[in-house]
Amino acid sequence: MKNSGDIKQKTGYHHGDLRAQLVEATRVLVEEKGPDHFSVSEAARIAGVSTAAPYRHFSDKDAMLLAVADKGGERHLMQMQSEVSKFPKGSIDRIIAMGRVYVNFARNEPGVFRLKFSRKLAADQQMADDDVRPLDFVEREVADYLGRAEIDDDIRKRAFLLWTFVHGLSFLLIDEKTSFTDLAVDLDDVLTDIAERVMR
Amino acid sequence: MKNSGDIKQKTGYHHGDLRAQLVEATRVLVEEKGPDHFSVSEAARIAGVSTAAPYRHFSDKDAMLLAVADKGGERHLMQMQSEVSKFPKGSIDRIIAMGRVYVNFARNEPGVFRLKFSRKLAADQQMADDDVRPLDFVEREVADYLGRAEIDDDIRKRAFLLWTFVHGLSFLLIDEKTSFTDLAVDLDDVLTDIAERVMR
DNA sequence: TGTCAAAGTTAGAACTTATAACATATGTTA
DNA sequence: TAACATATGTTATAAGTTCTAACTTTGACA
Repeated sequence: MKNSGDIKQKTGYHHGDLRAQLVEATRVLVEEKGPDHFSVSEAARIAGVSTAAPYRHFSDKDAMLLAVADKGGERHLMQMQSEVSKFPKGSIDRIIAMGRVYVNFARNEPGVFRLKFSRKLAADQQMADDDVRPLDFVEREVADYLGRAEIDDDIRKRAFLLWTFVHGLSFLLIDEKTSFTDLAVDLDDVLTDIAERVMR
Repeated sequence: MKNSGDIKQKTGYHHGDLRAQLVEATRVLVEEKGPDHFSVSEAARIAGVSTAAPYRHFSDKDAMLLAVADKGGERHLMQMQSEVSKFPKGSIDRIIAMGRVYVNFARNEPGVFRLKFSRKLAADQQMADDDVRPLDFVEREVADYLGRAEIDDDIRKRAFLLWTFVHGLSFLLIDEKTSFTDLAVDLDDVLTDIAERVMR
């Protein structure tokens, strides 16, 4: 895995780190203008290369968006794992923390979040083997909370309900169809409420 | 539901019903190719007019998509009202029916559903006065079920939870992130489950 | 050192959105 | 009924887009 922290400038004819910089430019544009109004040309301009250069690294426009979505997915999952690990295993706080990170990722990176779910990305196959799916992660936590080792249909159903809820909440918030000021609550209140309803 | 085959062809110089047909052509294209890959030119071709003609009726491409989203919203709400009215007032079946219609609308018209929520459409202002917002509708049903006249914070919270859930479920289904075959249940099972958890 | 493949370049085809200028039909009014 | 104003079509075109083709530069390595 490459380090994307230091962005190398284009020095001569060859860029050196174009792929990574295009992904980053795409990510920024997707956040600024939304996954629709993004253009390959503009990403190329930002990276300081010709409009044809991206096609050396990506088969087409959608492949660039897919790369951004994939990277966002990794970030999303890592944030969840990192935050959840702060709470004792088997506690309800871990369930709530998962939801908090999920929703806040959507609020912080609405463009990327929307992208991750805006089309049937054929990424599912790619990550089947080595990666942990978000839902697997939630199922593991639910099983731990309920003190069960095996992931059975009941565990799966509860995890699914939790996921569905935070997913819907994320979309309603970023689309500004609702806000917490409408209700007399904050995010943690709602997450606690739903966790209790689903887990009891 | 109509398809592009039913679209009336232009007879003389003036079309007669171009705006409506462009909206319909746009709807069909949005379903066929997704809200992204839709083009104004193609809608114009389907309606049998020049590529400039749509701009006599819509300020720009987004305005066409907005019209489709608005019309979809009306359809969505009407379907809910129609289905809900089949069940006795105050029964849990009405709550479940709402969710069923909501989710099935998304499954039947994923493009339009996605469109309705894919951007911050400035449509909210337009329908503030005369229209019934979906959430208002859910709140009314929840209040009826609980046998209360006034819509207080508790009602609002329960309606919000229900909406959030079916909204998330709709997106996960159309994005194929989940399916009922994954779980050992069907739509009504899940809706009943969640309605009970939220209403008790 | 010479060759090859990777990763840039420019040029251009085939689109697209959107506007401008022009044409024709329709409806209101003298 | 004639004439005008307006709505709603048209064609032409500018500017921007995706993506491919053909060419060029560069670095890696035998």
